[in-house]
Amino acid sequence: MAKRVSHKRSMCGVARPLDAIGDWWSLLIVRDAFDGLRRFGEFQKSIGLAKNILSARLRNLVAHGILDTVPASDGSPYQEYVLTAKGRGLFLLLVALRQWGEEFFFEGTEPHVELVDKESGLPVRRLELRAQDGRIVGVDDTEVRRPTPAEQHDP
Amino acid sequence: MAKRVSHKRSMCGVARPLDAIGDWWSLLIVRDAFDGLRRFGEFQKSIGLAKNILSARLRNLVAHGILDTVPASDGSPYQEYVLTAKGRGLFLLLVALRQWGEEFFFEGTEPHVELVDKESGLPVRRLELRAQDGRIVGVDDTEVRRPTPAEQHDP
DNA sequence: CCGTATCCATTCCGATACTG
DNA sequence: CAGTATCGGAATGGATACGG
Repeated sequence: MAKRVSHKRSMCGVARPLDAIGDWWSLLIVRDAFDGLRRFGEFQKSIGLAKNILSARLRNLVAHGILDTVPASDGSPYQEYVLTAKGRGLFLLLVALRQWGEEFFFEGTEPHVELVDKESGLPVRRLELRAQDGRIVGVDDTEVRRPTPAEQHDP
Repeated sequence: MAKRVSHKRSMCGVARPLDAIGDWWSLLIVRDAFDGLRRFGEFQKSIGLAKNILSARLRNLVAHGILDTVPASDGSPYQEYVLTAKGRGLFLLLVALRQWGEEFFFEGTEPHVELVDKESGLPVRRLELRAQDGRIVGVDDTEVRRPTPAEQHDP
């Protein structure tokens, strides 16, 4: 999980978060948390991974401040796992992943889960990236700027 | 890499793509590809992983149609790795990851790489998710709708 | 310079058993 | 139901050596 090469010090906003959510299961857990799942057993049933693994992943997500444990909502003497503000910040990332997945991993006819606007019940639009002046920008309209000209890439 | 639990048949757009880019290194490779890197050695120097691992990851990305190999640009008898349309479709996902990372993994004063609009040179805005009518919607304004009421969650 | 093949240590994951 | 502990098989990742 935490790889030997620590990207903690990388100046790239892409590299650093990968310690927290770079592994396979964590994003699925977070997705389920967005779906309203809170209990250990709920996650386990939904994702279908071994309990010890789930335990480790949950602990990791809590350690990274993405989930938080709260005492209980019903009377159970157990814990529930809820998204923190940092965790909720992953919303757009999940949307981006979902939209990419839907575009390239599903046949046109194939039924799939859909993210809809509660108010209208209609599917949301595609994510938009805009410049300061409001223009929608794509890959070729942007570039990456490094803070100091001394740095090559990541190191 | 491809886990025993195949999510290939999941109806969730989040789960399926994880076979392709769910691992730690792939996203960094794709990020570098967006940065213009094309050669084996460039990726290796930038990311700093063992050659056999890089080889496997590149092969996996090619197999998933995210990268493609092209003969050469200079005279070298080797290959170069370029993003396919599917790969370029990951742009917004990288942006989402980057913005989340910048928000929660960097101190305010800490310098970091920045994505800027080429035309103005100014940083891009935060990603926006809009409903059909143009309203910007967040987590609480949306919900997930499943294609048939028969399905519980993923299986 | 590009990539494959091999070896070895570490980690991951699933199954199971166990405690509260 | 909610976890922890342990065990064994599988896969990962790094280093290195090797061939085109």
